[in-house]
Amino acid sequence: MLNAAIRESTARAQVRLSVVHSSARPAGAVRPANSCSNCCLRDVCLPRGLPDASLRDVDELTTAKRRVARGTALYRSGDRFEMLFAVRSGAFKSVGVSRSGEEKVTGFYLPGEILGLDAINNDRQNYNAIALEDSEVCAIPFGKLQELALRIPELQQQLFRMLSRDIARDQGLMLLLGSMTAEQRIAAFLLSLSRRYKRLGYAAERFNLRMTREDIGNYLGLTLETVSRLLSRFHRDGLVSTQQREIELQDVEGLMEIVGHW
Amino acid sequence: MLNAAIRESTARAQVRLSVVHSSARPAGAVRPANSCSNCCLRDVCLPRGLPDASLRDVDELTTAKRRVARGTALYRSGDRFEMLFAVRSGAFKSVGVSRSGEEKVTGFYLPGEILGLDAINNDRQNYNAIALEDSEVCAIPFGKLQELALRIPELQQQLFRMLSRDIARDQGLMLLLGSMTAEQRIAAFLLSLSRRYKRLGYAAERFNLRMTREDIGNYLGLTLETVSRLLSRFHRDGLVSTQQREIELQDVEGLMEIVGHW
DNA sequence: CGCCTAATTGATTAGAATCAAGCTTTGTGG
DNA sequence: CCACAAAGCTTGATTCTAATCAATTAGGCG
Repeated sequence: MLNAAIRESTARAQVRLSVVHSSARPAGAVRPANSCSNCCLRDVCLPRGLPDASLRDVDELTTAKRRVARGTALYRSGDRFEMLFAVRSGAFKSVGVSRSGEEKVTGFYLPGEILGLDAINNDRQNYNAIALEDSEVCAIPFGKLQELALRIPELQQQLFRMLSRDIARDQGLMLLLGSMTAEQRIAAFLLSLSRRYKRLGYAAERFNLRMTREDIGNYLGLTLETVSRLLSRFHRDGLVSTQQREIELQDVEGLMEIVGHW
Repeated sequence: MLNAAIRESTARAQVRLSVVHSSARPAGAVRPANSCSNCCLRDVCLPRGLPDASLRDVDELTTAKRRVARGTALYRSGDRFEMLFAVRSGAFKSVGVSRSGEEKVTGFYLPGEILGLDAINNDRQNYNAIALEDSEVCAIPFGKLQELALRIPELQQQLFRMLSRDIARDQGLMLLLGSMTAEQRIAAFLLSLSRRYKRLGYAAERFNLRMTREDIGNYLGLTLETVSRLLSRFHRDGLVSTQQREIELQDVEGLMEIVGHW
């Protein structure tokens, strides 16, 4: 019966994929409108915490939208850095590519999250940003944003917060990569995704992994075989239920116990 | 003869340690004065790139200095976040402590580098900042800094840059932890320290590792035994020369080759 | 001078990578 | 709309890197 439910949900997602604007959101959520002011992501995205008056100013910065088809790049490493991008719908991965062609996934980005913050420092993009599904982003010219931040203290503060949060998140991942077993990494990864979906108003215990096992493994410093094996084991042990990329967390407590007390 | 030179340098460092103000700097470098304006770190630290007029304003923010004895904490996880700290002399490590008591080193901080940026987001410190040697920091009240940044565009920009650089640096480490062998990690670590010392005007090829093998291992996701073994191997292979914590990089090219083409 | 911490080195083990084969799902073109 | 190809996933057997366990040695500090 779980499988049936999952299959149904997968089917729904597929249908919606064909119409970019109505991205795979749970029933009840409204699709993002054309400006921050009435975007349903306004409380988790850039304009978070801004007074209404300032919101208008931000609206004007973020009028440029861009659609990115699944598998294609929003930007590439080496591109001139001029814009930040807020994910409006869909999902992205950020990938470093070495000269020898090896790839390393450095992060995943869900709606309301900002791409490009790491590039502010050196005015070139450091990574490729690849859409994991048909997606849409708001392009935010950084120069103008910076000017605006001088006039709107709350905006400046929000920018500092977002940058700081990225640092904290990366440090969390370092912790994970540097001192956890494969089992702990997978559990921590699932819990982290769960929290982020919850923040967006999605179900925390059932969601779609928008990335392949290979992407997950690459991100976590594991091989795709190890990821697959451990997801199977978690399934056997009743911690989760997986059907391809649909996953249901059945024992959140158990997963937290595996991660341990970090 | 290398050993003799190294021993001499160790001895010098020790003597200087007893007098905090004249921290272990190479001959020729001037000790930091009491304000940013004439601090020898001004071009690598917070005031980097500020016009002279604005420098005065920053001077007033950064008058509070604090000495931290080796092994003691500048701040602890859970402390209220109110200040950023710029390292004036000495060195720090940032350590996460889990409820179960395990420790994880998340970063090392040299003179001119800023501690606490990750805490802006949640107004509590996330880590313990521990001095690796007798050190001195400038305390910078973040609230006031933020106000000042609204008036000085260059300062705002510099703050964005510093935050962004921290993100980029952490992502570099993630890459390292997630996809490099022990050998590559050590080589990358040594090269990274070398670059940072060079930036400060120290010798790039010979410096003092201010941290224990255990700290290095913890930071790199390795055991202290592995760190020790690999340093020994590098020594045997003529890549480096080590004498306790003094290290000389004898074949930078070779080390870069080990790291590969990231 | 002696104790305690840090570092080195060796032997053994364990966890995840690699190599390999087969299966499922998804997407495409006839 | 079906068939087939490609991509993604699962599972098993084997190998290898780094962890763990253990024993010394070297240095730094009181």
